[in-house]
Amino acid sequence: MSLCNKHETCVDDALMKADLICKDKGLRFTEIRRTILEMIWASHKPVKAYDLLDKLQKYMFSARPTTVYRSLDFLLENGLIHKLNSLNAYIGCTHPLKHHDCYFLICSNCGEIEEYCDSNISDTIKINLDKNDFIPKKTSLEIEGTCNNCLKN
Amino acid sequence: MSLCNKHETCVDDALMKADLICKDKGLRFTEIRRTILEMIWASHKPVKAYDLLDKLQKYMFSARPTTVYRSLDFLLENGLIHKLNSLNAYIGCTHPLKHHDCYFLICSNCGEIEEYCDSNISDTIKINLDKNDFIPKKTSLEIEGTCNNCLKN
DNA sequence: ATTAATTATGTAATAATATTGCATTGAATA
DNA sequence: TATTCAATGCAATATTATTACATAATTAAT
Repeated sequence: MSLCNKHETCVDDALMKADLICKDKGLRFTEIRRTILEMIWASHKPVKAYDLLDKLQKYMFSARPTTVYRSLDFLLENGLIHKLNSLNAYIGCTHPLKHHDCYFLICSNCGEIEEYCDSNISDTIKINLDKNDFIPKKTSLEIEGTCNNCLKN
Repeated sequence: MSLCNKHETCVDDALMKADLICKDKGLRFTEIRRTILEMIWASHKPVKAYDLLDKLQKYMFSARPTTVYRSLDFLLENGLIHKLNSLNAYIGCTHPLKHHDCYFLICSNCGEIEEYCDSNISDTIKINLDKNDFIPKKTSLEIEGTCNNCLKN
């Protein structure tokens, strides 16, 4: 499922983009925030808050739930990660520079997530909501199923 | 937002349909399950599990979290209610007889939910997933925004 | 009708997820 | 350098959900 061939590149890229964005917006990309983002990017699987906490506590004794949730809030607010509501888990955003509504394909076999930003879907939703006089602010679309990689194997 | 004019009818209707479905499928629509469904239908707003528990405990001393969650599981499995993942809350299904993927318009102003089953959206999603070789099993689409009723007022 | 099997409920404990409030520290800026 | 604002430390607690095992009720099999 994952389109990433060389995972190291992919993490580095995410951190670099985050640096850029924070610099640009005058945000403080502190060590904790950077570490949490890095941990989230360690895989293409959704990551749970308390798993992040466990990892963090390995070398940061003072880490508490708030430590993690505050960083998650910061990363969410600034479009660097997404929350998957159906899983209570978090995943890195692949295109934080151009942040817009994203959809998620969740493979229930391998656990990987594909971020899927399809303008056809966005447009269809938009058109139908217009008809219905509903002004959308935030869209969450999560589709659980079997990914192409798992289908092949 | 709510399309329901006379709410009593709407609750009765939901319970009647539930009766039918359970009879048809040979399921046991016990008093607890019926009560929970009725409580959920008491409004067109999403209902929280522990609010159901509080209500239930008013006249059922022995009610516990499991009491509620078991009924919720039953109702979810049999398509009588939906879970709104973005809110950790539950809402009745308006067409349990023909159960399929439903989408939700969540008004962040008045708190009401509109169940929105649009085949255009379903089709668009399906077509695009086909292109992507992804076999969907369960789709969750929740759109938060402002409803037409709140826009008018 | 009686027994066995299955399903539903009672009950306690605890796990998993997340937030609040207040004190302290550190960075930015006036 | 003093001030202000943002970030973190820390404890407590709120919210959401599950597990495990016992008992009761219903259904199915004999």
